[in-house]
Amino acid sequence: MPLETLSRIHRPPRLSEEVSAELEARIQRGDYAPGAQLPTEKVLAETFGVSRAVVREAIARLKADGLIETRQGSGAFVAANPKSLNFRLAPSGEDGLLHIFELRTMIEATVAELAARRRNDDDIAAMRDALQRMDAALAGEIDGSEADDDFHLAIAAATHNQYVLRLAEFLGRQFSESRRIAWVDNPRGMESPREAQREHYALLDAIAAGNPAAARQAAHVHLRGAAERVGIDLPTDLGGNSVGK
Amino acid sequence: MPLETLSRIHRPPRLSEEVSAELEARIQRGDYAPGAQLPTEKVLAETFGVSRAVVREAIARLKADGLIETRQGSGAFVAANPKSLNFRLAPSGEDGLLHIFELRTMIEATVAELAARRRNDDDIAAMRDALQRMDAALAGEIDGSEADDDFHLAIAAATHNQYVLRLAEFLGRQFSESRRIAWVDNPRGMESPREAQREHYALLDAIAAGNPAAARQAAHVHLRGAAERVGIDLPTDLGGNSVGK
DNA sequence: CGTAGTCTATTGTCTGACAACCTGATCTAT
DNA sequence: ATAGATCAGGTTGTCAGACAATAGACTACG
Repeated sequence: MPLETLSRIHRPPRLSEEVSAELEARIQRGDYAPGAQLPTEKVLAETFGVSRAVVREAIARLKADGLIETRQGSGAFVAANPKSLNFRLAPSGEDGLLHIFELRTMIEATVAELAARRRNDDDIAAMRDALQRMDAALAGEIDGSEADDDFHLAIAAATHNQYVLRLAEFLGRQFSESRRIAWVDNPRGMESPREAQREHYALLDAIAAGNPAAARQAAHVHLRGAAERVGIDLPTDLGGNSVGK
Repeated sequence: MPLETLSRIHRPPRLSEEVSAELEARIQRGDYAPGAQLPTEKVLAETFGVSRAVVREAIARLKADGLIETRQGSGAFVAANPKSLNFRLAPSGEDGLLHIFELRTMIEATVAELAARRRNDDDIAAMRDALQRMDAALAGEIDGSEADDDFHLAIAAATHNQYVLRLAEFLGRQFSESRRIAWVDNPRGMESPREAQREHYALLDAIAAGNPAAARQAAHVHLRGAAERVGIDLPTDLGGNSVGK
C-alpha cells in the first residue's frame, strides 16, 4: 500500500472542490476582477481537464458563497463586492477580545431590551428552563455552556423577530469560539459561574417584569461581568449604563 | 408579452434553488432529523420531478452551507448541528421585510450611539464626504446607493471597533439585497431620496456633536422613514424613541 | 466463529443533447 | 438615416443515461 493511499484517508479527492478552490484562489488573487466575466463552463472544463458537470458544481458552490453570480444566456461573473463574504470572529490584535465583548454587549443589550417589550409567558418559561438546566449543570460540575447558549437564544426568540433570532444564533456560534479562546487564556474565569448565574437571573427578572431599561442594564452588567471574569475591562461608553441614572 | 414575463423579472425560476429551499425547509422543520440519512438522489429526483443534476446542485448548495454532508457510496446525511450555519436575509413570510427593518434599526441605532461617543475628525470627514457624493448623485439623477452604503459604513468605522465594522459590512450586503426587493415591490420609495438625505444630515450632526442619545434618535427616525418609504410601518417598541422624552 | 470475497446500493464523474435565454448583428419599415 | 423587429450564435440551465469509486451488507468457506 503506497503512502499516497494513506494520505488520501484524510484528503479524499473531490474534483469539484479542487476546481472551486482554484477558482476562488484566482478570484481572491485578482486574476478575475470584480464584475468581470469568467470563462465559459466549456472552457473551464477543458482548462481543468474535467467534465462540465464538475465545473458546474464548483461554480454552484462559489455561487452559494456569493462570490460569483450567473446569468443564463450571458455567462458567469465575479460578484461586484467580493469582500469578506463570510463573517467570522477571530480575535486578532491587542484589542481583539475587548472588541468582541463590546460587540456582544451592544447586540445583547438591544436584544434584551426588545425582549422585555415583547416576551410572553412561553418565552419566559423557556428562559427559566434554560437557567434551571444550568443550575443542574452547576451542581453536577458538568458543562453548562449549552444551557447558557439556550438562555441567550431564548431571549432572542422572545423578540419574535426571526432575523434577530438567526443573527443571535449566528453570533452565538462565533462567540462560543472566542469563549473557548478566552478560557484557555484565563481559566480562572470559568471558576465563578455562580456569579454569572446570578446575573442571568437578574436579566431574566428584568425581562419577565417587562422593564426594557432594566433589561438593557442587566445585559450590560452581565456582559461586563463576563468580560471581567476573563480579565477584560469594558469601557463605560457603550451606552445603557446611564439608563438607570 | 404576457404579464407572467414581467413577474419573472424579480422571480426567475431556478429549479435547483426551489429544490434546495424545499430541502432546507424540511430539515429546519425536522422532517429529516440531525444525523439522519436523506433519501437518495434518485428518489429525490423522482419526488421533485426533476433530473438528478438539479438535485445534485441543490445538495451541493446545502453542503456548502454546512447543512448536510455526503459520503460517496453511503449517502447524504443531515449535519449534526443543522442550525442556520449561514446568516442569510431573505425576506420570507408576511413580516419578512418588517422584521429586517427592525433588525437594521436596532443595529444601526446602537452603532450610531457608540459612533457619537468615539468619532474623531477623520471619521466625520468620511461621513460628510459620503453624503456630499450622495448630493452629487442626487443632482445628477444617478445611483447614489454606493455612497449611501459608504455613509453607513463610515458610521460603523467611527466606533473604532473592527468587529462592529465587519458586522456592518456583512449586514450591509444582506440589506442591499432586501433593498432591491423592496424597490421592485414599491418603486415610489426611491422617488424621495432627498428626504432620506435630510435624515442623513441630521444623523451626521448628532454624531458630530457627540450626542449619543440624539444619534440613536436620528438613526431611528431615518430607519423609520426608510421603512415608510417602502410602505412599512415600524412598531414603536424598538426603543430609542423614548430617549428624547 | 471469523474472515475473505462478492454483491448491491449510493454518490462522483463523464458524455451528449436540448431548452431557455442573452447579446449583438442584420434587416426592414418609416 | 433611425428606430424597431428579426435572426444567429453563444452561454447557462436542465435532462437522460452510463460508468467509476466507494461503503455496507451478505455469503461462502475455512
